Amino acid sequence: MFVKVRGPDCQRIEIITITLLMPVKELKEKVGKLFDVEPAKQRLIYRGKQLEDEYKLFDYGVQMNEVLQLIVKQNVTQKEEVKEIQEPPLSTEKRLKNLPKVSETKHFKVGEYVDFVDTLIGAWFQGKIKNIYVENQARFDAFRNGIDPPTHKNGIFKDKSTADKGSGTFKKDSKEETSDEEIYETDSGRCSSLGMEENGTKGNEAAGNTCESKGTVQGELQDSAPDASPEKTNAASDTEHSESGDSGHSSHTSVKKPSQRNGDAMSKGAPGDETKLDDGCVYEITNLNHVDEAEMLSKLSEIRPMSQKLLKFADVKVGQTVLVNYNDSEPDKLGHWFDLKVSKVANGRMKKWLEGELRIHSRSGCQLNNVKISNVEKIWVIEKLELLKDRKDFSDLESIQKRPVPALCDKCNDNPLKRCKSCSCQVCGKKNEPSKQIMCDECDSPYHIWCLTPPLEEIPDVDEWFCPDCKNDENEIVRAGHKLKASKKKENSVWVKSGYTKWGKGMANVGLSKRCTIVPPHHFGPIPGVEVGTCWKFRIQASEAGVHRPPVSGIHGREDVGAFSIVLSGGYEDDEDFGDSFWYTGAGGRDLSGNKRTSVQSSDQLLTNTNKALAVNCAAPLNEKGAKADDWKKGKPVRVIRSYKFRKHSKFAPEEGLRYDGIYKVAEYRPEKGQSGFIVWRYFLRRDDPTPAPWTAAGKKLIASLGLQLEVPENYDVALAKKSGDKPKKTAKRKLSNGNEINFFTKKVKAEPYVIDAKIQKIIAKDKQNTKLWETCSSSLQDGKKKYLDAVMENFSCICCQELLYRPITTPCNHNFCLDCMQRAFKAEVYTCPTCREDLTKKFQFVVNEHLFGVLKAFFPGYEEGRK
DNA sequence: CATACGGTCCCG
DNA sequence: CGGGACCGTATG
Repeated sequence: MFVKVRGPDCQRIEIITITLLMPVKELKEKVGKLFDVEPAKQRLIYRGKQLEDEYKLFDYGVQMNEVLQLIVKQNVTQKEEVKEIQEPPLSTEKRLKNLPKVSETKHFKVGEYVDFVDTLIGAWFQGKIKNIYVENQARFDAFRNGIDPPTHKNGIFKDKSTADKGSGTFKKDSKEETSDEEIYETDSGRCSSLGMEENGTKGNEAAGNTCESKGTVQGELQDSAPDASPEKTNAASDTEHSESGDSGHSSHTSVKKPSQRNGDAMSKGAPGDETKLDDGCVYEITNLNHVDEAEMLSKLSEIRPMSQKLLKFADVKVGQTVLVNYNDSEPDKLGHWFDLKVSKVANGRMKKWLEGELRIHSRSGCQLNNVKISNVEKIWVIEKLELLKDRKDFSDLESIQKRPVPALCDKCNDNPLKRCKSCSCQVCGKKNEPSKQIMCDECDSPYHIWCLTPPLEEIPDVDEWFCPDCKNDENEIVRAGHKLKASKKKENSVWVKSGYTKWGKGMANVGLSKRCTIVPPHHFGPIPGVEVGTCWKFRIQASEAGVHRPPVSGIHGREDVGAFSIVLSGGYEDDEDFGDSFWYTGAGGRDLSGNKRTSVQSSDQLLTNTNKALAVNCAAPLNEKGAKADDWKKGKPVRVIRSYKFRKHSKFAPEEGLRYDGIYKVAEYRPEKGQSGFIVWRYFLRRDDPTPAPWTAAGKKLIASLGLQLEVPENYDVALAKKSGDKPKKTAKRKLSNGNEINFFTKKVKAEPYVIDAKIQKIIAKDKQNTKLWETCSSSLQDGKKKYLDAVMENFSCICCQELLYRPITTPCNHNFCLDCMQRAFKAEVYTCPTCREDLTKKFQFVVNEHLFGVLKAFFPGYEEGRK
């Protein structure tokens, strides 16, 4: 399997082949070579999580084809390289229960309304302080006794208290390095352990949130007083709120769309690149906007007095930091509230907007540069963090101006009265008692504890909890994995990825979203598992299937070995089709300047490159003047695809999309003067495939019985495509005797149930360890052979390499892995089952499950060729 | 680096 | 609407 890595410039994307058991370290080495960044300076971000060296990609649930963001660390200190792993943080409940409460701190008191950061979104929300817990008594005392927040010097925090009182008091909790006294360090791991937990209902942090545990982090403050000093009335100083530390480079990191709101472990606990103000307290805050959201927990740096002063657009000055509304995906719609450091005030007659650095206030600290804010109706002054006694009291709800925020759930629009299974209890849909709703650590869906079967008395005190659908029951594991894939693919689709927005949104320029690995790219003959008659909507899908790899080129081949596949797609006027045989035209002889892909013939074609490759297939010595095979069947096999575009020249071409028509062989080839007047190379191919051709009655029957239907890319929205101009599918109408027309495509094709060969059935029966899985597959038998084989592939893929099991090992816990993958795991001293984590012990003997292997070889003949 | 029978946008 | 311009991509 492979992933994409996006470079620090947010432009370049490289594909890297990985396995799930590959250590992050190894990936970094590969990335290092490609991007020329030494591993120590790399930060690899995956779904908001920073990948740490000591883990494997599996631990982060890295999925096929997903994008990792590479960030280059600016100043790598020794410490960062030799960071230690801290103990996993305690759960919120456990911590809070034993902490002393106070009614007020220097800056805030219980019951008052404040602005606070939801670090999942990185935006400011309005909320009310519900409780204040003293988490670090020493620090709390220090603050209360007037030892103020650390002052900054030359842009770097210096912690006075550390110097004054010695580090002993603080060392207990934070593994601070006292050697480097110029740098004030916070304990971000700890800070994060008390970080956001959605709905506050989760028992614990997921154990998998490995990036929690990073040692100390150096903080840096930008010069607080902006040069372009704001007016006096404007308190928008950043004095107390650090700007992004990783200046410049963190810009595009892990910016979550405000609309997305799934757990983001990076913001929960990635090593902060910014200094956190810390008064030793944890503020428990109720969200004013989303009443049903349970309490949020914030540190001092994540709350501030509520912005209540509006700023006129005309009064906004460059250099000032203000609170603005920003919607990442739909700029015209209501978004969340972020801090913007203004770099440009555009006050046109027609349009007004602000430009600047938008601060995404997640704990990883990052910002977006040159962000345009078009929603400038309301701009709020950012309130300075002043002492409680020195500022306005915000305890009166009636006097508070509320800022609108988008609904969290677009299904129910956050209507508290509406039942919604999208955002609330998966069983009853009711929104009551959010604190009694437990969230699944896999899919993040909430459940009332009493709606579960059997019901739970209390929120269980466990590290991880999985809902019935995701539960890691050993019999359910494959289904669970299945669900995981499906749910995560949504945001993984090529249609959503930002990298593909430059040129349209369609299939013109998209890359592969999966890759055929079942056979190597230079494979002659059929692709195991791809039936004759398989149809795809786009060329790229034929490429993904491995049938015809080049995205544009009509011939896939190599001069020295021959051609593997060709596409008849009507681009060359000299093609002639007789179905069972055809004359095919070579490539070239065209002027492609101006970055074109096709053109008219404007010169003679040469017997080079792909033209030569195709000639090599012919069972006759290569000849510059052309050749004819004595025994054409001895030629090398060519996979042939016909495109709907070829319809204009051939009645054998499909109505829609591209169709795999089976194996042909080059019987003869010669140069000839084409219709254009220029020489073209012509190849005569003859069909040599045991499967009946798709246009024959037998072929049609077969296609129907297999249940083959036009395949469209995953996440390809047919409705959307139509909307944006895709011509509606031509429907063949048939006149009835009564004069009415019926559309005979409306009849849904029902596949003939697939009957497994008796010999194979016998072996399956012998594969006792996998009886459950085979039963699961059996339910797809009725949907035809294709569906059944799809199910087999799904159920018998290795979770390590994500490919069909090769030399499968079946564990005592009834999970399957490739021998190679297993050996690799053991070499890395992982002796647990990669699926259920059951201890297999060091002594576990690898015995290839020959029953299973035999069946797979029978179902996918030749698939093992590419794996040896 | 060159090559290529895709696919979409834009303009008349 | 249809045809021309031309984009990113996989492959040799």
